Amino acid sequence: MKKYKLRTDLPSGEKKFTVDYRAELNPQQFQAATHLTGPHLVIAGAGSGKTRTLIFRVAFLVESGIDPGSILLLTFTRRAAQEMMRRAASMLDDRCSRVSGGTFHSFANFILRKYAQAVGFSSQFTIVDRGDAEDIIQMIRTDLGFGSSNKRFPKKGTINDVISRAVNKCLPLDRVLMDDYPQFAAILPDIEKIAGQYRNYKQAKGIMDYDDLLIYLHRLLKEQAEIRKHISHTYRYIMVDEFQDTNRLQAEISALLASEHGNIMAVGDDSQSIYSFRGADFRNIMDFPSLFPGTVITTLEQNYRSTRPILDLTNAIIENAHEKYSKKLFSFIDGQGKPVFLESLSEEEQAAFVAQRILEIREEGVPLDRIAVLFRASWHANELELELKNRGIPYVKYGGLKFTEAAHIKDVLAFMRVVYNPLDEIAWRRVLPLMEGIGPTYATRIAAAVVTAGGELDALIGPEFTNKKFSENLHKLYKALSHLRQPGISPAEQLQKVIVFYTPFFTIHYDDYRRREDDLDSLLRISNRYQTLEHLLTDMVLDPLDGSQVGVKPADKDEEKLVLSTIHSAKGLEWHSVFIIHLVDGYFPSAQSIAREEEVEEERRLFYVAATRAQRNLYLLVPDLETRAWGYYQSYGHLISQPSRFIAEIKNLSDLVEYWAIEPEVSQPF
DNA sequence: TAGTGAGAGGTTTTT
DNA sequence: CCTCTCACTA
Repeated sequence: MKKYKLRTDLPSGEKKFTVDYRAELNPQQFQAATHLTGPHLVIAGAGSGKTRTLIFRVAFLVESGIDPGSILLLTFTRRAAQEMMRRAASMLDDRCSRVSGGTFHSFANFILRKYAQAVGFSSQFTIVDRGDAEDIIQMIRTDLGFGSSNKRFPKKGTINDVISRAVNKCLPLDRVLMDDYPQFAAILPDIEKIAGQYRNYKQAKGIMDYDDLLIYLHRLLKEQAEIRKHISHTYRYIMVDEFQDTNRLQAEISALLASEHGNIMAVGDDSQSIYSFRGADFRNIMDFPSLFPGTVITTLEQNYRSTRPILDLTNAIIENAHEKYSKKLFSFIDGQGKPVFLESLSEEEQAAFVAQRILEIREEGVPLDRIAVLFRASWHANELELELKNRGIPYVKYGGLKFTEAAHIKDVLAFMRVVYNPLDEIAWRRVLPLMEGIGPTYATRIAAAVVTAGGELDALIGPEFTNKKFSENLHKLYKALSHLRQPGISPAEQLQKVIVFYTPFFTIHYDDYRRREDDLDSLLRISNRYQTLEHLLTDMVLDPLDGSQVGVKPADKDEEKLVLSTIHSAKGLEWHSVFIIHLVDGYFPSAQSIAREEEVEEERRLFYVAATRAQRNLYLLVPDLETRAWGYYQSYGHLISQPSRFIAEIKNLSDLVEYWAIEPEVSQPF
């Protein structure tokens, strides 16, 4: 039978558009932005105006008369989605802010809150972060008696990682174990047992971890045809940003969402795939056309971000990638200086140089928040942070440990969690041992009593727990929590009361509580945004707070700050001047990636991502790090630090960079 | 059974 | 460097 598609969505020729798309966009961008139906793949090089194109497409769809509510924008962070919607709204009008957008995880949360029953969950499920997931696994592991006799049993983090990888790559556990953890292949049955119990535990307690959000959304769409059709008809125009960093499961979800109409646009760059540790596979982007027959492909190759000298270098970096990439970026922006290359600094010198140079750039009129220092791993910036503090240079740091993962924040949120869901055993086991006299054993016992009582707090003051050292505290806890559960108290008020209750325990528990105090205030300020406890708790997991939102006192909100960021967190952003520090083999690429070719390849792409963030100035710094690092270049007990292989492998480096050196014993070296 | 202190082992990146 | 484990004491 011949299938004939009615193209009712196309704009009629007469329609007046308020935005002049042809003038604002280059021909490729125009094609991408105004192509309405069918599968479309946009390969967008770094700085090629990818975000701009997406924003114009949102505007174009809306101007074409398409209901904004039927547009779904899946992005890598929620911030990115909000930013795009905001910009689209400012270009056109408020209709654009009715577009649905967010991460795969937040979208899954949104859908599952409605349809959880269809996959065997209550809509009241709790979402747990990685730390909580590991705690559950640990509990199960101890229950099963694994590990106490066998020294070579993987840690909770590793077990979680194996299970998660299997999920995200849609592979069986044994495959993941063989491929990534051959040393644990022998205990496959044990891990399978833990994985099974973990799954059951979560189901029984109404808990979902990050992966479950995707798993159950996928299952819902796959097994419930009616619901799938309904959802697919609701979201008739789907856009997926950063498609190179989606994993197999997310790709399948995308396909299911588009199953009724095939209107899906994927945007991405195969040379910027940096999330394989999370199961992402850049081949996803290559496979897109076969997943969606009839795909139109557009390639954006003109770079509007960086000067030519910077682009010459970044092209040279990616040139060494083993996989062939389909494009070569060009730029018409002239720039005076080549990227600066500075070798053989001590770590202190590196920090001093960065700080001093940043101040000079600011003198030239570049605001601090247009300057960034990028690094492979969060702790690489430690020395620099010290230097910045000494010099009084304000900065925000992105990446690394999240604010919400700090112990004292988790404590406070655990109180909130038991208020929301008294069956949340994991939260109880965090709250209870804060009290003197309660250790793991009693915490488990008391938590179990509450769960058995169906969540009745009366269990806390049961006869079992009277006349104990901790009875009085437990009674106070009971009173405080009962009070908090009364209806009509806002999350911020609840949090305020929790903090009052928590403070005496907090000051005993943490020697450094003074350093942590401010965080509680920050959390309190943030909680004001929320109407419901469910919302607050969900957001803390799905959108953990990071540098930008923490410790911002109203007074210094306007103060511009230097940006320190892991490269992963710098994705999609750009700065006038960029410093990449710690370009030393073993640090970047990181030592644990060196043994595997595909991981080294990913690290190179990571370096590429870092370097392509720069608009005008790029500084590459290679400090001399004698200590630390683990063994790769170890000889006679000393480590010889080598510049990153990604620098060393560039053949005509001397043509591409300007060499600088620190002049010793001169008061004004620059 | 809670709380402490020594020692060892693994060390990234994020929703 | 920081977290986890284990063993010891109260």
